[in-house]
Amino acid sequence: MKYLSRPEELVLLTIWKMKEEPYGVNIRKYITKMTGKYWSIGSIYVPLDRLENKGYLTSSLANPTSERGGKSKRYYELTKEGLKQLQEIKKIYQA
Amino acid sequence: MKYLSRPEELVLLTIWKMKEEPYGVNIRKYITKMTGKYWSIGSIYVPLDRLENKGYLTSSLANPTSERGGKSKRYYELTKEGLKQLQEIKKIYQA
DNA sequence: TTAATATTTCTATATTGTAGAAATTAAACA
DNA sequence: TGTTTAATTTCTACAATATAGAAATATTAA
Repeated sequence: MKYLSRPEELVLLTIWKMKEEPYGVNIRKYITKMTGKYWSIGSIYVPLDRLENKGYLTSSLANPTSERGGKSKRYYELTKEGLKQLQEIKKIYQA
Repeated sequence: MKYLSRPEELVLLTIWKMKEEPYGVNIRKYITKMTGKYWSIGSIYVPLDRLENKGYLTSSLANPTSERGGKSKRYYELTKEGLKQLQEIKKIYQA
């Protein structure tokens, strides 16, 4: 075996689809809308970390914005491998 | 949250798709072909049990065949709820 | 300098994944 | 008719992942 887990995959799919800036809080918003289910904070960041460790995502810190307060956002993007994984599972559904 | 897990879903998808008799050994054969990955025995029967407990599958024992030996086959089939779950995730991919 | 806020990081417990040995049961064979 | 062989499922244990939310961090506003 060795597929993406369900949450890993949904997070990857989300980043792939979303038009908004792809950082944690936005990803959570988008995935909630997309799936219609509640996602805790941890249920976003844990798969993000794992996906990055596996090489399916990369990330980089953004500069502070002029909004009040807060730690810098971390932007994520799919790697070539991440995209490949996503397509592999999509194929199974279509056949 | 609460989606099917990845293996649960692939097992469900397999039963839904396959033309052959839907019992453990055949399910394992088919899912192996479909996914191109190794599936141990336990990685078939554990999700089968869990899916049945959740009401997404039902099962029934078949009569012995004239082949040599063996415990009776257990045939599985999707319930209405099982099909619904499967369609819910398929929808996310298509949109 | 402190308070308020946006965001991420950390971490712990519950649940699920994954593997394969053991048990079961029936036919074939001696 | 007792024993062997084979097909299949059941069991169970350890590893990995899911899931929740508190704590930490870093920045602006007061």
